[in-house]
Amino acid sequence: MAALARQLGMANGTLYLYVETREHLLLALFNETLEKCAVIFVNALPLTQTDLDVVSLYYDTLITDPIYLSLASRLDSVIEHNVSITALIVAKRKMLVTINGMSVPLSEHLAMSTKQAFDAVLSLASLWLGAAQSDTGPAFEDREMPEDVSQIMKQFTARNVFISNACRILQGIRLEAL
Amino acid sequence: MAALARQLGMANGTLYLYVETREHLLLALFNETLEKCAVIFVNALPLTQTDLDVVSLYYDTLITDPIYLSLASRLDSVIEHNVSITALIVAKRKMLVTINGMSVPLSEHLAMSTKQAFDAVLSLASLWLGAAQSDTGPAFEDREMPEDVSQIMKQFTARNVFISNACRILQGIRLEAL
Amino acid sequence: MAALARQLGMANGTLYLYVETREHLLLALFNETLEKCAVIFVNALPLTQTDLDVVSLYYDTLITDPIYLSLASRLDSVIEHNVSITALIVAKRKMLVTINGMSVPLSEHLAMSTKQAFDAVLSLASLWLGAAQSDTGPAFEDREMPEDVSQIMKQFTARNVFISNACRILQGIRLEAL
Amino acid sequence: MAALARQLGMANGTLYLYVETREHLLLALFNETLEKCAVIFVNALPLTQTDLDVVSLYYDTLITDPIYLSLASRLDSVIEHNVSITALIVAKRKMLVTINGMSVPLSEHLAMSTKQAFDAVLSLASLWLGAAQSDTGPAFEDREMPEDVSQIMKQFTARNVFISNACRILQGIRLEAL
DNA sequence: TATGAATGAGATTTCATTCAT
DNA sequence: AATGAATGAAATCTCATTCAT
Repeated sequence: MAALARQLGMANGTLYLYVETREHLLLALFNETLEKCAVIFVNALPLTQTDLDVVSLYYDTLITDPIYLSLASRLDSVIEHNVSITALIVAKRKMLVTINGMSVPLSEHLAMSTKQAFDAVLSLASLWLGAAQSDTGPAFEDREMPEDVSQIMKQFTARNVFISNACRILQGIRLEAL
Repeated sequence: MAALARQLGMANGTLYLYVETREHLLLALFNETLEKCAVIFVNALPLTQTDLDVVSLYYDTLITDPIYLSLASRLDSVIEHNVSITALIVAKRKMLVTINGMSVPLSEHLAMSTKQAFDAVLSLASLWLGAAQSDTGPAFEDREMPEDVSQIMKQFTARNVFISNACRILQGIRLEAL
Repeated sequence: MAALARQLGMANGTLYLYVETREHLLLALFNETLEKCAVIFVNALPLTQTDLDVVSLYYDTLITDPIYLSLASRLDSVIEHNVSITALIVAKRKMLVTINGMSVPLSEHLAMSTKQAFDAVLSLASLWLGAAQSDTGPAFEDREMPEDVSQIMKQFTARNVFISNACRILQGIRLEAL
Repeated sequence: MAALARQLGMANGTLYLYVETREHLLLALFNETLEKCAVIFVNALPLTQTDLDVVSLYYDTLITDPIYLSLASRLDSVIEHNVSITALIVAKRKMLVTINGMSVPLSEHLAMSTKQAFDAVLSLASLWLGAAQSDTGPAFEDREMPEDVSQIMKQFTARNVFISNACRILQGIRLEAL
């Protein structure tokens, strides 16, 4: 909370003017952040050409956001605590709206059905979260890491894992339509 | 800690005979749990036929473990706290051993190179973590959920998202070899 | 900590707004207490006539404080734990300021040089700490103690040991100047 | 306890074969250590000439012992906890025996009455404890300390404070007899 | 509205003591 | 007798939340 308040440029107690609990804040903030990232992604979409471009844009848009990862990875704690079913439903609806907002332009850009694009967006979201969280951070970039480990780590950075598998997923979605 | 101690059937303070801090415990316990799951997966592998069987086994093995998800999703906090580079290297090495232990039998079973199987194991690990964390839990199984949301939620459960995309990834890995 | 918080009339966690660890608190609180005692001593100094009066005042001022002894006797544990050299230097500087604040009026009152008075203050501080800690407490005041022991104990109470030796030390400092 | 057991070269639990509680152990061990130090002091006494020699021997004998300081400084905690009056009386008696064992040879060596020597031994004990505890440790020997503080610290090391004041005390005891 | 110091319940960690071997 | 792993009560510390300003 204290850290979040600092990030958001407001005082500790100010947060509680708008939300009841930590979990409500997480949920609301996640939706807002997701929405913001979606806009950035959709706006930059016309600049991409290949699948590689699109998934790179996807990765970079989310990883660039200062709080998306920490919000997304803490989101499951929301379900276990204090948040009413009603609030969850409202949140889910908003997420669906955002995801649909990404699916439509994506379906046009990739020559897919909206349904396929929706599948793609959701799939990439899961993959992204897992990959980003499995990242071992910059600690391993320097020489402190022994050769055997660093070799492999370099090849399987979060970004590489996401991008190669995201391409496979897009390709898979297309093949299934045949 | 208290919860973990209870799970492990030991007293609160006993944990600290083996580890220095909460984060060291997380790291150690994650490795142990991963190892245990890997053994279960590898042992059951001969019973599977199709890609679908393999990835279903993968999903169910991990989701069945009572602590794997909570450990894996908290693992990135380890890096930000108290854990020396040395301890992280030791942990990474153990993970590599475990992942290799899965890759070899998997490569034989799926008629892939070891390198491809290694790629597959790492890729599925990321996808699994993201999918499992995005799961919205049993709260949505019942009728409290409005039709529009529940429809989609049912189709995109964590299990479904993982399995369909894991199959796409395996297929993608195979196609890249051509 | 809990006891200290109660003494200071604040909640447990409030302490940690001002200090990083238990040891930092000890250091900070010791300095504050020393400063407070020094003020009381210096203010009462004009009321004293003889060396005996001065050292009695010294003893009573410190022994009357509810926490000075427990802080001072735990102060060496600070050095062995968690406290940065920087924090120690800051603390030492503050102590020097306080001790100087006692030395100047004392030098005037006892017709000594400031240097001699500084020596006296430091010397009495050590003697006081040792004497106060060697005190065997009120347990021995009553008749439960056998005659042979209680006889001697009565003569060598902490107060008596401090006062007689403090007088010897002041006298010694004066003689050395001749 | 664990640390003490290691120092004493026995296992953690072995301690409790001989003592009931931590406090009983502290008391017993302190007496034993004091006795041992007294023997060393008395044996080396004939080698000394001046007061300075004697008090230096006193300081060094106690400071050399690996546990005397930590025992003596924790001794006051004994009184507040768990230790019966009876046990305290037994301990006090033993201490008196030891102190007497030092007083007699000291009285001969310094040409004092036994009573004066007894006073001296007790006085030096208090001074020693206070001085040794006020020591700021070797952390300040190196250049990390700013000049203004280190200057004074060097002059008022525990050893210097003890020795100069111990000499003043011995001299004071002699002068009082005139 | 907004603040941020203060709170205290709960998490983490320590350590004197026990007990199965 | 001796051991040292295990215990759990008590200490230290954190952090979501409140409330006086």
